[in-house]
Amino acid sequence: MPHTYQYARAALTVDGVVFGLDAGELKILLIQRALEPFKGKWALPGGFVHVEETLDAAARRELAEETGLADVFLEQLYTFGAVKRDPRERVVSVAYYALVKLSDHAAKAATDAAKAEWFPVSRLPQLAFDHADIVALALTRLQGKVRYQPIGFELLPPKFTLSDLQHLYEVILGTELDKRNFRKKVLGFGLLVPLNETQMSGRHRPAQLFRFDADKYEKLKKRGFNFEL
Amino acid sequence: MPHTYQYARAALTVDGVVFGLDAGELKILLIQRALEPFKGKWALPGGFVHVEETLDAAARRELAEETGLADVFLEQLYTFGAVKRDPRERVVSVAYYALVKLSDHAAKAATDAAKAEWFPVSRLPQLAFDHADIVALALTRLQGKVRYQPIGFELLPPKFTLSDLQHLYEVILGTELDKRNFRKKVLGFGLLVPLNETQMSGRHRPAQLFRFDADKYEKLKKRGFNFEL
DNA sequence: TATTTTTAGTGTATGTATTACACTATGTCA
DNA sequence: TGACATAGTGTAATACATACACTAAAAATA
Repeated sequence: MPHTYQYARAALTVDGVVFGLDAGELKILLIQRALEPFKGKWALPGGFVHVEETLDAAARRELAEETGLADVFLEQLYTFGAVKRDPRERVVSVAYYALVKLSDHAAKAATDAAKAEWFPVSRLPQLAFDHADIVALALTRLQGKVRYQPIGFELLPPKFTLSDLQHLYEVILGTELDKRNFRKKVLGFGLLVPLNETQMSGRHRPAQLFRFDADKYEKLKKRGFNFEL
Repeated sequence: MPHTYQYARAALTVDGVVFGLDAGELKILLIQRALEPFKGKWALPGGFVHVEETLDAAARRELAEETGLADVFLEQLYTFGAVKRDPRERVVSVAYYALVKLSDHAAKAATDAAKAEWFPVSRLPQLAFDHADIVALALTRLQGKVRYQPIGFELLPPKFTLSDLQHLYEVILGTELDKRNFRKKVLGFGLLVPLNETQMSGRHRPAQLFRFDADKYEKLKKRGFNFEL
């Protein structure tokens, strides 16, 4: 090669699209930026990857630092490498998405330093950098994945009713589902364990509570079982 | 924060898992390393990302440089960020997978400088770095994606028979498919255009040639059509 | 030129899964 | 005790998936 190439020793960041179900709406958690660039704008929680840290670890650490969340479902989404996505210098971002049970989080959010807020995915503010693209991709991924993997349960509390579950799917997929057909199908998988409890929620008939049997799912999966819608 | 963190200004590479169909087998293209580390070992084609270049562009450039391939189907796969995946220093690799029509490539491969060779996915040599993990993930992704997106055609020449197509799916999925049911289903989509040509291939009945109607697929997709197996 | 070889090409019946659809049950509150 | 709100339940019609075996067309050879 006749001349020296300028290889990217790029600044590497992780960003997280954190989904939560709140008041029957699908929301994501955003942080208001304290510094330039995009000072005052809302952005995904995230930050620089440390030298002796895997990408997954960095994503978990940033989530914990900025939002107080730990032990959440977290999966790599896509890596964004447009040249000018950060106006300062070349920054490549490995995007993750996370699913959290809002019941867990409610308390912690308050104690955190950074200004974090939940926004409905349908009404997001303007976002910093290319974060709107990242959110859009995360939403598409979530909609795709929820159809063939039982990840929806990560958004619900450990005990939930079938109505809760159905509403979750309706919100994520943006469609209405038939109650009887939905119940028939999900109960047919044999992965929901009815508890000896009902949800008392005033002024109407109480509903049976269930939990998701994750162990059983893992076993079935090894034998080629496929969770489909 | 009490002390300075060491942020990763990581060396960034792209690596490509290039799939091709050759002699009825699914193969991937490997390069024999000329330099340490892993000198002499087989590895995925790839290299450093330049500063003023997107990740996709880097992946395409490396593919062109090392294998002579251009205009192939290319999609980001996953980003690998284990701390010691390169023994020299921290190197994060954005992995891609590519699907190529071997007919296109056959000629070009010979003219290339680097020693490149096709290996059946079922009989790969030992690979450098964590490239075996990358290949494994790429294969899983391909198997998943081929079921609900018509990407298999990227591995076939522009004109192909239904038997070609069926064998392709059988090889990728590792299952046998019923000929009549397979034909019924793929013809049912209305995306295969019969040509006024047959494939003459000695000693037996010639087969109808088809092409895949990519334009029609794009239109149908916008109207919510779903290609399924 | 008849026979063999090899792959191409075709239809139906059965079972399984999906859809559409409406009423009764059980609790709280006024 | 009646009104309200959500929970919970079954069936019939249709579409889809599966299993399955023979005939058709060309080339090669006897």
